[in-house]
Amino acid sequence: MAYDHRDIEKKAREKWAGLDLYSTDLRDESKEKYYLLTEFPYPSGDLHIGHWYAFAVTDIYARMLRACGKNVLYPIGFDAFGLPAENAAIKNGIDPKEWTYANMARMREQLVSMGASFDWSKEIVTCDPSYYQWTQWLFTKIFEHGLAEHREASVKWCPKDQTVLANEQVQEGCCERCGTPVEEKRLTQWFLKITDYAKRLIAGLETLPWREEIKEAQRAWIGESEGAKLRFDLKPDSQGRTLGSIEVFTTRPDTIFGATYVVLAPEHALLRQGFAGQALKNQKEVDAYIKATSKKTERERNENKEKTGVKLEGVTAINPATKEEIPVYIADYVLASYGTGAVMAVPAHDERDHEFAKKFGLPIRSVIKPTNWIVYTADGRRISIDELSEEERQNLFAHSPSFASAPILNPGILINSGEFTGKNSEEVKWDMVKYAGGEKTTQYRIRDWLVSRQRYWGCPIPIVYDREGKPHAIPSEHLPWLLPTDVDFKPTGKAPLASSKELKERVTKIFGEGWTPEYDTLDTFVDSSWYFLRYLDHKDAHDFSDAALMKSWLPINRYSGGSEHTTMHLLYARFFTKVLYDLALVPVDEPFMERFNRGLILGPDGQKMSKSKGNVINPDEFVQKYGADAVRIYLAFIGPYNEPGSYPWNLDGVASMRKFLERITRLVEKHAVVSPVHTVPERMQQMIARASVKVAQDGDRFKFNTSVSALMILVNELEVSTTVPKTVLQYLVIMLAPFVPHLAEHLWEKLGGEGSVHKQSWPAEYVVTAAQEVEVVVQVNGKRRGVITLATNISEADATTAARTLPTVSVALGGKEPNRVVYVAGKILNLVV
RNA sequence: GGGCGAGUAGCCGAAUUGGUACAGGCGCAUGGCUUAGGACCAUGUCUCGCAAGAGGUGGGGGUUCGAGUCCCCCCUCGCCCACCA
Repeated sequence: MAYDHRDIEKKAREKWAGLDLYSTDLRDESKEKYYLLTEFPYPSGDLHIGHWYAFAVTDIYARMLRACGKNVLYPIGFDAFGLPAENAAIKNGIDPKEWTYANMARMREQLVSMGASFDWSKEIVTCDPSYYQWTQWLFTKIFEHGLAEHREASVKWCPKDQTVLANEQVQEGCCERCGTPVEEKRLTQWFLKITDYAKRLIAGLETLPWREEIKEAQRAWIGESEGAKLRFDLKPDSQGRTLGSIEVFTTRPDTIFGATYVVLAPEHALLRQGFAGQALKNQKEVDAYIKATSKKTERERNENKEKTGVKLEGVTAINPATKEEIPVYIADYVLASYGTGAVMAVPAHDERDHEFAKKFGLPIRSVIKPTNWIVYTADGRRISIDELSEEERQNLFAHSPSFASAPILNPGILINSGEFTGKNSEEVKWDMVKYAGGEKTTQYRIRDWLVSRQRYWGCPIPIVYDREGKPHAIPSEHLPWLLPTDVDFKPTGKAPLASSKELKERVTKIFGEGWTPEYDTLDTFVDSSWYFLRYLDHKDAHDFSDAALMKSWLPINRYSGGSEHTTMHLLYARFFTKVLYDLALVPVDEPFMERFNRGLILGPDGQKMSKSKGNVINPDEFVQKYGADAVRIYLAFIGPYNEPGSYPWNLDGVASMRKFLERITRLVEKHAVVSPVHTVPERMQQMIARASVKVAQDGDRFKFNTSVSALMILVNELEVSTTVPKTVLQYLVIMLAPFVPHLAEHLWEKLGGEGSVHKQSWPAEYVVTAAQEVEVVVQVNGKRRGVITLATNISEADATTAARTLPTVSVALGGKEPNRVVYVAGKILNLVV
C-alpha cells in the first residue's frame, strides 16, 4: 500500500481542527468576497452518495476559490423541521426533537470526515427557536403587508400524511413525499400571495445568467397567459328575478361568437350560493355529480379523460356577443382553481369543448376559417384552402374525417362573427373583447402558496385569533412562539398542536379569555426560503440578519443544488427575497446570481438507485477501502457538474482514482528526497502554467471532470521526467489540494512545506507563453492533406507558399492554382480550387 | 398530449467563438517484471486497408472553403408539466 489513507486522513483532520482554517471573517474587506452556497441537508440520518456528490464536489470549488485569493463564505446548516422526524416519533415513540438532533450530530461527523471545508461557526438549524423566531417574525411582516392570507379554498390533501400540500408538492396527482394520491378539500388555510409576484418572478429571470432550461421550467410553472375576462349574464327567471352572471377567462376571445354553452367547475361558488335561492330543476342530479367529483382523487379525475358533466336545468346564459341563449353545464374538466372556475365553450375551436359537445350533442359552430392551409385535392394537387370555392371547401370538410372531426385551433379569418366576419382573428381579438363588454387580463397558472400544515414538527404559525375569529400576528416580544411539547403526534386529520393544553393556556394568559391559537405549522419550505440570509448573522437575537453584511455579501455568487427544487425551493426563495426587498428588509431582489443544478448519480446498472433494485451504492464502503479523497476525486471526475445529467457509478472508478493518488504519492516520494530545490526548467514551468490555468478555468465552469483530466496529464508528464524539482511538486500538491485535501496535506508535509497546504496560493508564478511556432493543418478543398510547422506571425502568402511545398498538397492541387485561400492563423490553411 | 434537454468508441466522457473528432479514465489485448497476482511498468485499442488512403459524431437533407457544433425533417432516450380554457 502506497499510502495508509486512514492514518493520513485522521492526522490531516486533527491538524485542521487546530488551525481554524475555514471560519470566514465576514468583515474582511481586503479580499474579494465570494458567497458559495449549497442546499443545506435535511437530517435524515446517514449520508448517501447523493449527499457526497452535493457536498464534496461543491467543496472542491470552495477550496479552489480560497487558493485563488477570495474571501469565501461556504456555510452549512440543517433544514431540520419536517415529516420524517414526526413519522419516526409515531413509529418508534421517540421525541422528534431528539431524533433530529441525534441525526444532526451523526451527519456533522460524516460531513467533516468527507473533508468538507464548511464554516461550522455559522451553522444554522431551522428547528432551533433562535432560528424559527425569525421565520415567525418574517411571517408576521408578510402578514402585516397583506401578503399572507387566511382564506377558504380548494386545497390538495394527502390522506396518508394527513395534511394539506402546496401545489408544488403534488406530483402526477400524488403526494411528493409518500406517493399517495391526493384529494381535494375545501379548507380555510394560510396562503402566501406568490401570484402577486408572478409577473416579477418571470421578469427577474431575464437578469439572471442561469441555464435556459431552469428559467424555462420556472416560466412554465408560473404559466403566464394573456386573455380576457368575459361576463355571461344569466337569463332572469320567470318572475323576472336576476340569477346573476358567470365570469369566464379565455385566451381566445376571438372565438366568442362560437361559444355555444358555458361550463362551471363543480366547485364553483355559484353552485354553493344557489340561483336566487331557488333549486335547480335537476338539483338532485347536480348535487350527486358534485359529490361524486369531490370524492375522486386528483389522479382519478385526470386519468379518465372521458368527458362527464350535467346540464343545469332552468339556468340559461346569454352569449355577450351573439345575445343568444345558451345552456350551462357543470363538468369536472373545468378546474375551480384556474381562472374564474368557468369557461365559455367553443367546441369548434377547442379540443376539450369539442369532445364535450360531441358527447352531449351540443351545437358546434365554426367561427374561424384557417388561412394558408395546404390541402390535397382529389386529383392530388397541393393548394391553399383559400383557393377553394365555398362549395369545394364544404365538400372537403364533409369528406375528410380529420376536417370534420377535429376542432381548428389556430387563429385565422373570422366567419359567422357579425361585424368581425372576414377580419383576421388575431388583429381584432381585443376589439372583440371590448364589443362583448369584457376586459383584457393576464392569468397565471401558479397558485398562491399554501403554507399551512396539519403537522407537529414544524414552525408554529405566529398567529392568534380574537373572539370573533379574526387573525392577529403575534407581537415580536412574544417570539419565538414556541412549539409546545405536550402534544399527541398521532395524525388524526386535525393539527396535533390542538391537543396541547399549554398552548391554549399560553394564548389565554397573553391575549385574554376567548382568544385561540393557530394550530397549524408552516410548510418547511418557508424555513428554507430565507436561510441564506441568516448565515450572515446567525446568532443575532435582535434581527433576522445584518443589514450591512447583507449589503456586502448579497446576492449569493453561486448556488449549487438539485434540479428537483427548480419549481419549489428556488421559486419560493426568489419570491421571499422579492417580498423582503419590497419591505426594505434585504438589499437585493434576486438572491442568487448563478445557479447550477447538479446531476444524478445512478446505480452501476445505469438505473436510478433504489433499494428494491438492489443497486444502491453505499459511499462508506468505498471510503473505508480507498479513502475519502479517492471518493471525492472520483465524484469530480464522473461527469460535468454544471449540467443536470445522470452518471452511472462505475464500480472500478474509485479504485482507479486510488491508483492515480498512489502514483502521485510515489512521484512525490521519489523526487522529494533526491532532488534539492533548483531552478525549474522552462518546459516544466509551461506544464505547471497550463495545468494551473486549465484546472482553475474548468473549475469556474463547474467542469471538474476536465480539471481532473488536466491534473492527470500533468502527472503523466512529470512521471516520465528524470528529475522533478521540489517547487514543481509543491505546485502540483497545491492544485490537488481542493480535490484530495487530506492526501495533499500529507504530501505537503513530506515536501517540507510550511503550515497547511490549504493556506497556499494557486500557482500563478508561471504564465503560459505563446509558442513561437505552431502546427497548422493544411487542407485542399476542405480535406486534410498534411500538417506544417509555421511561425505564429507568418503571413498568409508565406504560409501558402510553405504549404504548397508539401507533396501531398501539390498532388491534391494537381497543378491548379488555388482561387481562394482561407487562413486561420495558428489553426488551419485551406486552399480552394 | 405539451414544454425542455440530449444522442460522439464496448462504457463514462473531451472538443470556449464553426477550424486536426474521440483528450482523460474505465474495460479489453499483447509484452515485461514476478513463485504468483485482481500489484506495478510498457505498448496498442473507431471502422476498412499491407500501405498510401478512404469512411466515421442517431437517420435524411441543407448552409459553408470547412459542421459533433448552425438550419429543416424524421427516429430514439431522459426530465418536467399535464383537461390551465
